[in-house]
Amino acid sequence: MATGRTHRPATRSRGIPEATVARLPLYLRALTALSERSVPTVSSEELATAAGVNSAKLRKDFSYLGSYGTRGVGYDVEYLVYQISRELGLTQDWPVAIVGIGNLGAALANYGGFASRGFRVAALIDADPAMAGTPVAGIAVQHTDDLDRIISDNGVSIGVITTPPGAAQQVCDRLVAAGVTSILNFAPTVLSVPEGVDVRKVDLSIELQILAFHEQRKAGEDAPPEGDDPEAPPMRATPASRKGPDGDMPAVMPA
Amino acid sequence: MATGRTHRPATRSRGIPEATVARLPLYLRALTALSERSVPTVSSEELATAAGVNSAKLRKDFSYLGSYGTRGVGYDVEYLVYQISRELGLTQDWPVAIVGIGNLGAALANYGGFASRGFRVAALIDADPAMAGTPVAGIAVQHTDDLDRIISDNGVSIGVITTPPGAAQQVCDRLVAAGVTSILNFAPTVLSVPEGVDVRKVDLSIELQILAFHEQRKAGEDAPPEGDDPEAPPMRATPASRKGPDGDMPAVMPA
DNA sequence: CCCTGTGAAGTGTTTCACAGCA
DNA sequence: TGCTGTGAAACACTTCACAGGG
Repeated sequence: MATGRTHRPATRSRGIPEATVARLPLYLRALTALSERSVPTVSSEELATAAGVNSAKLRKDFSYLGSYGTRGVGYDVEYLVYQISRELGLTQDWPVAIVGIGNLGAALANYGGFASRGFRVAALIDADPAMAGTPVAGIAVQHTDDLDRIISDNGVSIGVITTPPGAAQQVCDRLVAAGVTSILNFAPTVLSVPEGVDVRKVDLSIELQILAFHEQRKAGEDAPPEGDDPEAPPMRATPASRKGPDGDMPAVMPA
Repeated sequence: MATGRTHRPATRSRGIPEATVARLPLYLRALTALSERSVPTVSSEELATAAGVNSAKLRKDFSYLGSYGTRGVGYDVEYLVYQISRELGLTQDWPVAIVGIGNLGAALANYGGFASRGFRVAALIDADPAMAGTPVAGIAVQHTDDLDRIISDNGVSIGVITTPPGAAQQVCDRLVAAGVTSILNFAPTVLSVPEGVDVRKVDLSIELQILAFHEQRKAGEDAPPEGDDPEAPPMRATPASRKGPDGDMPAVMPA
């Protein structure tokens, strides 16, 4: 899921729909796999299956990039890999800084797929002085005090925040002040950033909650959200007339 | 972002839009923070700001749950916390199993926010025999051979996959066979699952690529995706007439 | 004849703007 | 009067279905 809109009204001719952009990496991955197997061409149907989408959507997506296929044949794998890479800006190098080297930060630093295409872990930053100098994934951790310099020196424009939630906004502000304009936030916090800065968030607990929502419905088929637990239902203020659709609740608070 | 649609055509009266469901956890988090500060009521405007959305959207979202507010006043914090928790199925306990205890799996096992609301790490599973018995985050890692039994014994219906990509589909199949019906996939792979099973994916490299796309456009303002790098542009097969919208490419492949 | 590229229709989501209740 | 709840308009995204080129 994404946050931080800051994009043009998309009324621009060269505007690629956001939903399409979000799928390009998926196509690219599937294409890369085909490329490694030296498959020369692929049809929209095959590629769509490999990417987990339907072929009409894939063709429509590609149509925003241009007419890169050959009717009656399909798409040239290498050519498409190049075009999508270029469109995504992966033909250039993106130095990334990870701030907050705890369990998660370290895991990301070690994550191979990170460097997969164009991305390079340029710096690891942590607020704990004791960590300074410690190598994680072969890179020495640096102290937050030097954040500004580190960002500038390495030309970092993409920052990854893996700090505790309480520190996230502050770190974010410092990153932005230092010149970062794209942030990937793993902390469970809503970040506020100035116009022009993009923020995307990855939130484990949100994903789990969404799964729980659907899971719950599977269990109680046809008896949707039922407040079936005998737990104490809280309530306050002056709620006189409530009209929950049906799965209403016990009306008055005990405690 | 999510994959694995398997939901009703949403033509059901009690159907809450998927986009709304995805935001409920956000509202819940903001409400929980207010609750901890003992704030009794909140307006759609305030809550929307705290959750990082606009108030019209928030009110529309809440309208799908029922009429839980009070005109002229706002929403009762405790009451809303309860209603949203119930709607998301968080008033019950969800045992979760994490498969693949590498850097990321261990980080997730240690992640506090995991147990935040209703979720409990019930089991850690890994294919490495050497890891069996090792405690991670206070829980002994168990071997994949016992996956079936572990899932059944603990009544796990939500599984988290943090294995290398090559093992993901196989692990997924086994989880599903053992009774898991919701999967959170961190492996960069497209999982195929039977009808009725939900899959959501979290993919670091996809998020970075999306950021890179926008980042690139910021740099070259008004000169969108320009293939400005002198790099070797690959091409194959028999591409005679290409018509990329404009950011076309050098036409013939060197290597 | 096969498979791409794309208008047009269909569906879902967001935003607007205001009626209506506390 | 202030703020919720919601039709209706605007917008975004997906799917259909088929024209048209190789």
